[in-house]
This record gives sequence, C-alpha cells and structure tokens, in this order.
Amino acid sequence: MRDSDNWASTFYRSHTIGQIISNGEDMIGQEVTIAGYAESVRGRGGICFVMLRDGTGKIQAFLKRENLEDSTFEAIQSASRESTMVVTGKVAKKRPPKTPEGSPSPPPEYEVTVASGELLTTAHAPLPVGVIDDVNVGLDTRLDNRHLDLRRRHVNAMFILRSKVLQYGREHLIQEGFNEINSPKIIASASEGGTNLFPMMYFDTPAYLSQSPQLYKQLAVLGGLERVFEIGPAFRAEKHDTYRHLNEFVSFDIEAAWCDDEDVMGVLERMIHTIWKSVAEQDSHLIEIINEYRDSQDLDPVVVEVPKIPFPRISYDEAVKIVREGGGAIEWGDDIESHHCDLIAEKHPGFHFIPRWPMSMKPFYIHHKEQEKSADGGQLSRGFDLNYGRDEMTSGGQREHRFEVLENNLRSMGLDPNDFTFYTDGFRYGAPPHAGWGLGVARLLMVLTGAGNVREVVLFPRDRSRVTP
RNA sequence: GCCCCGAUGGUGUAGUGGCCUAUCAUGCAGCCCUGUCGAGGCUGCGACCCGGGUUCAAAUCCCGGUCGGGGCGCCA
Repeated sequence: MRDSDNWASTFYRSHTIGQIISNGEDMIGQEVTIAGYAESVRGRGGICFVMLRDGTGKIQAFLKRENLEDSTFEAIQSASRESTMVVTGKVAKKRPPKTPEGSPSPPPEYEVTVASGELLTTAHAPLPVGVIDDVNVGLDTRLDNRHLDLRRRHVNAMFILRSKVLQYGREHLIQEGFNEINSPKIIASASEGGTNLFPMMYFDTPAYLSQSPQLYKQLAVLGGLERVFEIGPAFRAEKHDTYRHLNEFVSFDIEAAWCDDEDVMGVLERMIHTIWKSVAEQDSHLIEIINEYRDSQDLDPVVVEVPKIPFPRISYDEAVKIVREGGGAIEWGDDIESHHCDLIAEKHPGFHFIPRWPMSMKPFYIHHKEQEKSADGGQLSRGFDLNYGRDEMTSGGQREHRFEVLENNLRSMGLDPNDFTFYTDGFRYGAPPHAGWGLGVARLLMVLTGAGNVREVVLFPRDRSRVTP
C-alpha cells in the first residue's frame, strides 16, 4: 500500500506489514512482532486465520492452538472484525492456494506463524460501515463513519495521494523560489465583498473567518518576500449544494512580484505538470488501488495522463464565441455558467486557461490595462481561470498595484476604501507589479482520482448541512 | 432560494394496492468442516423515516414534516 521500508520499529511492533510483504523471501524464519486490525478472523477449531492489516498492507497470521497459550488463542480466535491486536511469530511462506489445472501459479505470499500475541482492543459489532464488504455504501453513511470509511483501501489511497500531490506542488514551488507563508484566518472586515463570511466573536470584537488569503499574500509580496505560497483553509458561508463546493476548503495559493498574469499561468501549468508527472512515475500503485475499486463499481479506470504544456489559452472573448456556436445563450459580460462550460469542455476536455475576463466581473484587486478592450469596447482585465473540463480549478490574475486605481475600483464596486486601509496602505509606499492564483486542492484531487464529489477527497467535509464529525 | 427524485434489517437492495407474518447480498449469533484463500456447508437474528388521510385492504396511493440525492442559482 505504501513504502514503509525506512520506518523504524516501535514499542508495539518490530516490523510493518509492508516491510514483510516486500522483503518476504529474505525474512523467512525471522521472528517479527506486528500489529494491526483484524480484517477477518476465520477458523473455530484448532487453527485460526487472521487477516491482519496495518497502514502499510495486510498479511495473514496463522494460529495453531497447540502453539499458543490457550487464553491468547481463545481471545484472538473470538475477536470481532476490526479489533486490534499484536502478534509475534516467524515469517513463513504461505501455502499456495489451489488453482484450477493449467492456470499459472500465483506469486509467493508470506504469513506469520504466531507464537504469542495479545488482543489490544475489541471492535463493536456490527460495523456501521464494512471495511471489506462487497456492498456499495452511500456517501452520507460513509461520512458519518469516516474513521471506518478511511480504513477502506481505495479511500486510504486517495488521502495518501492527496498528501503526495501537496508534496509535489510544494517541492515544485520551492524549486521556483517560492517561500511558504501562513496568513491569518480570523479577520476583522469583509475583505472582498461578494461572498458571505462566517461571523464570529473575537473576544469582544465582531470578526470573520477568512474567505481567502488573497489580501494578505499580496501584503507579504509588497513587503518584499517576492514569491510566496500558502496551503490553508478558506471559509465561505454560501448556501450552495453541489458536488464541487464546500463551506470550508483548502486553497493552494501563490503570489509573485514582478509578474503578470501570463507569468503565473506559467507557474501553475508547470506545477500541475510536475504533479501529474510525479504521480505517474511514483504513485501508480495508488492509482491501481483506486482503479481496482472503480472496476468493482463498473466505473472506467482513471488514467494519469501527463498534460502537455503550455495549456490552451481560450480567452473570455473566444469562450463566449464557443458557447454561442454551441447554441448557448450568453452576452458579453455574463458569467460563464456551468452549462456553458459543458460546451467549452466539448472542445477542450482537459486543462485550459480562460484569460482576459471582463473587468466588470472581477474583484477590485484585479489589474486591467486601459487600452485592452473587447471588440465591442468592454474593458478587459488580467484575471484568468483554469478549468479542467467543465470544472473551475483555479482563479487568478495580475493584481492592481496602482494605489489610486485600487481606490477607484473599490468605490466603483460599491466598497468603502476606508474599510480596506489595512490593505491599501501596503500600496502607498511603492508597490511591485505582481500576480498570483488560488487553486482548489480538492478539485484537483477530483480530477486525479476520478472522484465525482469533492466530499470524497476531503477528510471531514463541511457543507451546508454537515458540521460533524 | 428554485426544480426534480428518493427514504425498506447494521450496510446495500427487491418491491408499482391483496401473492409481504417483505426479496437477495453482506453482516451478526451459533454449529459442522478445517491450512482456509473473496474458504465452504447448515441453522438462526435483524427492516418498511415520522405524522395525518384515502381504502374492505397501504411498504405501495394522497397531504404535511424530517433527512438524503441530483440539477440550477448563488459563489474570487
């Protein structure tokens, strides 16, 4: 399941199960102590088979009554599924299963012939969600019991993959000279307008949960950090109820000085390219686990196809044209809605940028060049989106670095510049042109894992009706 | 906020007014067998979301509620 060759032994075990699986031939006869969950316990007479699973794999423990203390044998033999136990014994080659004549013999497998052991905890039965059951459990039931759901192989694999994706993204950005920061999640004012914030009390002062690190990562860049990134939570009090929205989500953000929108689009596509390439090269075993599950559900396998860079750029103007050609009704200046994205996705099924949105649709901090107008005269901006198929992954752009323009933008969007002095003050004393983006981590994971719902790839999702567990 | 759909043992399901003291799988309990291999065999346990209505008769039809799913909107 995962590489544990470098894991040190602990108080509870001398080896991980993964270490025994991957080095079985060399370990035959060696005494080991392993610990794990009993996936199944079979046998009610003089012998007993326990399929023991830890976070690195599973192996069969073989118990013979005559080899153990009676009380130990009884305790383990009568253990319920998912009870935890530790066992000590010698590694042995497992007897090969009977195979139909003519079929190839399976690769060798190993087991532990138990000499002593201890039942650590007993799992209550029945389990609210079976870990290895051949039944398709509803998402809601699974999320109510996420601690058990997570024990399922493909679910576990998704979250290990998530960790890898963040690791590869981090490594890539660091290699491009970015430094990791953390911005405050408790903020004083509705920082951007638009979206609804969750109010809270900060001692005696009303405050909000942050909807985005946007203004703070810009301040870090204005402060001279040049290139920063942050992987952190964002909170939005929107009553949406879709497969791709949550009220708390992890946003992967960057901001870089002396860059325009095209420059940071380059950072983004290079990072995604690196992530896909690394997953394809190093984590195909996780994708295989996911695909085994998908196969059992009659779903097409996911394929990690490393995307070619540069990604296509389909400007907002072109996007509008594609939507119209596809029969969609859209006016210049309208948002590109979900069903419009379906039309665009028919032509561009993979990653594609949509740059140069109308300024009227972008927040006050997005930069525009006065001379850049659409054919019918509308003011364009340097804001962009990155979509995969119909789904928006990223929103970003070059930021407005001119103090006076910023204040004008605020006013023209109905916001009071006085509420934003903590931010605009950062632009008073010389500001570099800069750009950045924010990427939805879970949305990227949906693409990579084929998950049809963000909730699948978020450990404990927070949506309109779920605050627990 | 709008539209559509759904709710049956622990879990996932069958069910379209009487054939339902409700199907199947999985699970759970027990027994048999036992170096099993998704082990197998046998026996048993366990359910119609809540409230009202229609009907001789409701899991099934109607109304309300609750919860869930899908789509849309809203949404940097």
